[in-house]
Amino acid sequence: MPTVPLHDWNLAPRDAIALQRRLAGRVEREDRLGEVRRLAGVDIGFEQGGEVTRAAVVVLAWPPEVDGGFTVVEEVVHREPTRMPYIPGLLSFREVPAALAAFERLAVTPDLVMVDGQGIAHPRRLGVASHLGLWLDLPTIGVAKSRLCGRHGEPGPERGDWVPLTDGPDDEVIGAVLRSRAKVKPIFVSGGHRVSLPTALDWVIRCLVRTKLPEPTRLADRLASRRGGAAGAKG
DNA sequence: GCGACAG
DNA sequence: ATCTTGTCGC
Repeated sequence: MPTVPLHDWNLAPRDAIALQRRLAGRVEREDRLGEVRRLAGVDIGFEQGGEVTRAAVVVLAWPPEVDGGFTVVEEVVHREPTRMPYIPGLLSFREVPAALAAFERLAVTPDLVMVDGQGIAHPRRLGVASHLGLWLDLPTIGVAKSRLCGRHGEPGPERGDWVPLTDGPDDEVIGAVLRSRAKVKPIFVSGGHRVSLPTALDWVIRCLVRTKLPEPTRLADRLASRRGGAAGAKG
């Protein structure tokens, strides 16, 4: 068991921030992932005006089929009462509890996880993807649809074009702004835990299928938002 | 004091 | 995040 709790819900903002500062030091920015056979995507949605939190995890097989289609290995949806409001910078305290509950119900353990949100591209370098990765003790990548912090230029127009996302007085590179699809607003990719930026970008690009979001996150997004094309949404 | 601000 | 119809384009 970790000496310092990885999270403690019901913390006042200033205490949550202090905890993030301590945990940020535990996040690994160098690659430390084994062979990837199971890729997971995680996302959180809300129901009933935000009263209910809905966590969705989708596990895909890697590599995809010859026709480019990904095989869904497992899906889990977990619902529980929402415990905290959304506060920029403290997103993990609102979403991670439900995500953990969903992972506990997973029969298979993924080798790499893509999370909807920032990884280290966070004011204190502990976005939701990093926090979840620390807790799960698994490699994670942050895939966000918009910027939380940092500076960047405009990435080129072609799919795969990207520019670095920097922050702080020393221009630290905290992520990348990636054109995941032509003519579409770019996404923000960053290492979560145990994944370097080059590797994070590599995996995200390899999971793009004519869409703006990589398959793991796209499918989890669908499930969490209830749109899920299929039925059997547990929870 | 004034903006910015993942989902 | 969520509330929401039709509409433009590959």
